[in-house]
Amino acid sequence: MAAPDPPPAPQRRGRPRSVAADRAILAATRAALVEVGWSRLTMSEIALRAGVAKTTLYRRWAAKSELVVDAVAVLFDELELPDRGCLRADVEGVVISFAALLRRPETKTALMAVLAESTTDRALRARIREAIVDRQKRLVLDGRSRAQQRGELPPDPPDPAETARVVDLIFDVIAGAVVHRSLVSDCPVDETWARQFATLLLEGLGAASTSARPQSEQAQPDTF
Amino acid sequence: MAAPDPPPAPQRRGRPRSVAADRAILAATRAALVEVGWSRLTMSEIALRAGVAKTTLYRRWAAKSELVVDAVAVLFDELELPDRGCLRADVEGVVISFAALLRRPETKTALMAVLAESTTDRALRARIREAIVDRQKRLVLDGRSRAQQRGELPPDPPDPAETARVVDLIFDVIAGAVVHRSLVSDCPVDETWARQFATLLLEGLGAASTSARPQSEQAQPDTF
Amino acid sequence: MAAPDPPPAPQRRGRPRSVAADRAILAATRAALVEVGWSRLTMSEIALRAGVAKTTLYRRWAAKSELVVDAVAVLFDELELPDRGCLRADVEGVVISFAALLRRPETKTALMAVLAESTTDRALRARIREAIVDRQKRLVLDGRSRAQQRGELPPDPPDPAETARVVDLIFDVIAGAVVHRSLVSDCPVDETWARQFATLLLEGLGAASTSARPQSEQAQPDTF
Amino acid sequence: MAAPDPPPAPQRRGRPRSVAADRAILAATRAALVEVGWSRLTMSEIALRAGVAKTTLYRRWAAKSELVVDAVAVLFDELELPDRGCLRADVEGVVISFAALLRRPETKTALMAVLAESTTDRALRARIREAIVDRQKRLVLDGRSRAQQRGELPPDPPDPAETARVVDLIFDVIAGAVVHRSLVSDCPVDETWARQFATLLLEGLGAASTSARPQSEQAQPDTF
DNA sequence: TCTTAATCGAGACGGTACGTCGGGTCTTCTG
DNA sequence: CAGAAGACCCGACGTACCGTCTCGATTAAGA
Repeated sequence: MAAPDPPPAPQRRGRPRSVAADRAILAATRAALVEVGWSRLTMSEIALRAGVAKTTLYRRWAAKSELVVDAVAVLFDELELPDRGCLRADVEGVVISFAALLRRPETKTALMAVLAESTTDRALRARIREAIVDRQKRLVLDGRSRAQQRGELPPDPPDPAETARVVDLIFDVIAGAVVHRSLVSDCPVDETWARQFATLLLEGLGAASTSARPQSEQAQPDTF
Repeated sequence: MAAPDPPPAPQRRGRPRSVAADRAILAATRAALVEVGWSRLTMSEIALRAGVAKTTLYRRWAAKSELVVDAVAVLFDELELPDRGCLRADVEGVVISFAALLRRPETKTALMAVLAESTTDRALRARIREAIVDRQKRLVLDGRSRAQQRGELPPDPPDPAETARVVDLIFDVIAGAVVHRSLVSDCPVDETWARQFATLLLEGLGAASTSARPQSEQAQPDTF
Repeated sequence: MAAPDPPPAPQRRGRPRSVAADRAILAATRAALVEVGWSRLTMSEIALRAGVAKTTLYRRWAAKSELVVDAVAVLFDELELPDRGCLRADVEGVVISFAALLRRPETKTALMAVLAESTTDRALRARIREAIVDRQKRLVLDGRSRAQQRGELPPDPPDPAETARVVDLIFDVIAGAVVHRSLVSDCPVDETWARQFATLLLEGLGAASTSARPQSEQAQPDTF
Repeated sequence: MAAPDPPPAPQRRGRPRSVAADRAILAATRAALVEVGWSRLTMSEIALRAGVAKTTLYRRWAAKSELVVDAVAVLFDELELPDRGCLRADVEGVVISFAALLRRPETKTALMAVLAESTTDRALRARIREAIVDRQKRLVLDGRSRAQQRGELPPDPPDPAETARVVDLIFDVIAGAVVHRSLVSDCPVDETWARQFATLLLEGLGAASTSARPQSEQAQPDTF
């Protein structure tokens, strides 16, 4: 995430780059994103807000999208997964807090924008995965191992590749569902939806298809 | 989907708008999207390809994003859900064909681009939902009613709002997972992944977490 | 001046052209010229003001410049040369009234605009001469024949071509000087200037170069 | 004449403006004027010919008309007044050479066009006077002082304002007559016309009205 | 202490696309 | 048939950003 383009020879000659400028630029990028959105976000505007020349931006980032990736990556790292006692509660918790993050204008705008750019830019795709996406798989790993310790989930299969496949699947399902609900369907991710989604995730389509509250709350304890 | 901006008084004065131009513009938009992608897609280029003046574009669509929504909406309507005999097969089928659609450059690039724009544009958000997203819920409705007829899923709950909630949930989960896997995680949606995802969807996390093939294939028959 | 483009077959079939439209268009053209000037004068605006469709304009005039020529030509015909008793007074009178005409925004703007257009348009040049310029030579002819009757000027030379050359020369000098003073030098054509100009015209450079008022008023009768 | 818009602080920050670009733009403007005339003269075309971006044009000149004023101003500076021995010959000479200048397509087309624009633009009017018109008064001043040294004209009156009025008058008469003859009446300014005009200017209407050649040639030496 | 070299700010540069405007033509329905 | 309405193609407009470049002015580290 952190370091911009090349973390170069540990000490070059000449005037060193200003670290204050780096911070100012990233903060200015976030602020500008909130106010004007991606499509009206310009390098000149960022430079102006950061009190920095355009040259300084381009010396550090090759493109607007890379700058934005770095600027918002740190926000995603704020996600946490406190232990709520059972797998269902942990799922609901992460869904709610991820949705809250996606409600912030700078995150939702930046995320979709860089993803859009990434559809035609392999390097950017990799950078996004490194700086944003893959870092959040820690949440799945944490929740899963906790649930295994509680006996809510079976232990890892012998093949580690198989484990990775499962983790990836769960991550895509949770993140995808929340993003789609929030940004595509444009509907609120509230506690009701989180509960229903957790039921689907834990028990499958049949359980989620029956009337929601009473059964699922009964079903919850005895599922595991 | 079809009609652009105002579907006005059924017979206005003056020269009527050319329907041929409409068709040519949408086709040219798709063709240009394939060749140059979203970021290099220009209104002038579209007009040139369509054999149409730029003014004609702006008379019908207020922005490039709205034009692209209409241009690609029709592609999503090509999705079908042939009856494969059981719910699991239907799920796997729709996942595979949706992923195939998302591999086409004009769809993936256009979809993400307009979604990105839509994060700061309420009207565009509504247009996307109307023209693209909500129309595909038919796939969920079809598959669900088929599964109910087969006895694979319980009948609709008495409250129709509850049914709508469930349908929306399923749609967000399937569409979100496929989009996330394809465009964010940048991994292939192949038969293996589809099978694993279907297991998760039908039986929940516990089933999906155990080693994939044998158990799930055993589990499949006894679902119904 | 009078008729627009083709003074056609005295009675054609079908609906005859509206003469009211003609008048409305020319009036609208003059009004629009005053308000927005030539460069911002548009055919659409004229049509709108005249309550007429653009088609109707183009059916009658081939270009904006021709329309403007016709619209302002009538204004120049208002110039008159009342008999003020002597050649000097007649010259001063015509200078003053011509300058007054050139102060009106629609005349000065229109005249210079169509002249500018005419530098690259032979047909327009002819139309301007016919409709505006040559018609005003009557002023020179009148003043000259009056002065000849008074004995202030010698009679016409035997060769009529020679007479025409002299009339053209006088016309170019008077009209040119007033236009240049008004529109190029952008200085007022007041009584002082008119008197000085008349002295130059009647008596030549030497007389005009000496101090102005007293001498020239003495000099006037005896010419030296 | 020379400098474009703001002649600012003698050393500003940032990259200085390219003087080569200035020269290239003005030359390109003249060349384009010759080829396509004023009405088809576009900023893009000028920029293209000059090898310069459109932005560079707009950074220096607010409007096409101002650019053209600067571009053609230098051509008018080429006018000279060689000493031909007597006032009459000097007048005829300047008339002929001014008419030759007005026959060049770039000058006549540009001059009339910017004058037309200037009727509704006070600033442009001032710019034209500064850059083109007033600079040519030097010709009148030169010719007049030469004639005074020769004894062909009386010395300056005591009041300098009176001198200025006379110079302005003579300038308006000569320039106005030549422009009107050339561009409005659309007739050639040849030696015959020049001689006739000089007679009018030097001796007044009466002399010019009599049959031209013999008398005026006799009159020429003994007039002063 | 003096180079030396890379940074900084500012802003002009060549480009590309924008969205608008006006020109003139055409196609429709209404009088 | 003329007229109004207005859509059509065309091309220029002036603006906004892009990413690069040239300036003079800083700012360290190495000589």
